[in-house]
Amino acid sequence: MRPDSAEMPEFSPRQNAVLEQALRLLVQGGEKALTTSGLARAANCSKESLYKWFGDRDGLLSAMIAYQASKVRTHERPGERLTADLLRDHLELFARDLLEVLAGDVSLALNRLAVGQSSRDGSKLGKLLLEHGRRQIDRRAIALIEQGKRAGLLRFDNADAAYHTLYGLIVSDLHVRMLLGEPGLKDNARQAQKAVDAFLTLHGTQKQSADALSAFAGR
Amino acid sequence: MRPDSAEMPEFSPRQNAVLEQALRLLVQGGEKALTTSGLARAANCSKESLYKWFGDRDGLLSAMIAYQASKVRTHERPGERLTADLLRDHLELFARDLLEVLAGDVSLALNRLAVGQSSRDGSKLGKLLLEHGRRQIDRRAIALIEQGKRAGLLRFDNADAAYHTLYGLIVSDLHVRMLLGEPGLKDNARQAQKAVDAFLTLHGTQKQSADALSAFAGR
DNA sequence: CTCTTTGCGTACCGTACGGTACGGTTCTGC
DNA sequence: GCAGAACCGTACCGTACGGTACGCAAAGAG
Repeated sequence: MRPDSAEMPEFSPRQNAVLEQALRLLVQGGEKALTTSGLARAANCSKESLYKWFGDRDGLLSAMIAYQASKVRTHERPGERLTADLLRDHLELFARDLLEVLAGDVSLALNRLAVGQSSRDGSKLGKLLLEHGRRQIDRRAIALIEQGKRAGLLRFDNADAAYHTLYGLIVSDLHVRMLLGEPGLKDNARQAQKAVDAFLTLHGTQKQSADALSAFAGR
Repeated sequence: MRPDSAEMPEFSPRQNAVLEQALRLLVQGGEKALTTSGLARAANCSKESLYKWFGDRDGLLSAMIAYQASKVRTHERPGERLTADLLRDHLELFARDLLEVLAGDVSLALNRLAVGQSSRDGSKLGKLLLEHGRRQIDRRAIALIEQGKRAGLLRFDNADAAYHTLYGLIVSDLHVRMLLGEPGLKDNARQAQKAVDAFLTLHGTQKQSADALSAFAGR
């Protein structure tokens, strides 16, 4: 999936470099550190150019989100034949990736920015962030569990609901806690493993489920 | 649990009224609407009094969180004899309460505020919010599931981990989505019910578990 | 070589904020 | 009824932001 034909602004290399600096400033000092003057100074450009390229400050923020999203393209998995172990591996990989993404500096900074703006801009940035940043990873997971269902390894009616269950098991309240400033987990892999265990207990079809239930709750 | 003896600032009725106005301003217009001048005007007090009472703007924000937390006291459940049905009812009640609290205007506004500040103040507000706002509700749930374990209705090793599982099943990514400006759920009760079903499937001891597993995943 | 575009650097403007100072008014203790 | 504190309303200050204007250098087009 490359050029989504329409709806892609796409920026020049120079503009990308400026957006990179903007992200750096945002990560380092939060929203208040991302001033037009400061960005012009950091990126060695003029404020006038900023306004010419991005319109106004909101346009700059939107461009930052679009730019960051354009960097993270999810690699579509080839449709290999799924086994129970393979499904578990892929689910755990997804869980680790998800935790890693959510804990990333830039992700946290952009989410904080969008949350802070959501009161005043009608959640425009929030929508953008969910569209560009999350739909990709959502699709990857939903495709995976639907593949698991077709292979007879998972059971559920509503793939969306099942995915939300998986998401909740993986993330719990960690994302909000990190947005509030708490440090992340010590061991993402361990959390991923336990979450996938629980998910397979709920939605897996293997008779191993029963054993896993004991193992999961019991230890 | 009444007066925590120490560490409670406690404000005068007049100051509480001012804080109420501050919360109103914050809910209506976000952080940028919460200016000292605006608050003084809305609350019919002088800026000088604001600074006398709360020190500076950060002190005001902290006071708002403390005040809001002081309004929400969790009602400790009496330690009645638990049955499976009773446990499920209490868990569902907790889940509905949690969803309702998280979706509340004031809660969302304060969380947005703390998230926005977390970049620049070393997450002071975030810590405050988690301490005052969440520990109460956390304790209530953990007490409940530990009671369930003592009654032989639940099984787990780490009550904290089990609680986080429950939390994730109830909330998933809903809290962050709402912080970003998305509307809440259409039916909190339905979500609460499904989450508790899943939680009991994972951690319940009833042989019903097996049936529930089918019912849960299959429907 | 010249014209035009692009963009950098800087200076500038209006505004609005956090915080302080002051005169006048109400409330409280005696 | 009086002194002192608490407090309100307003005016004020310094600062820093978003956004605009201008002068000038570099680069591509003809």
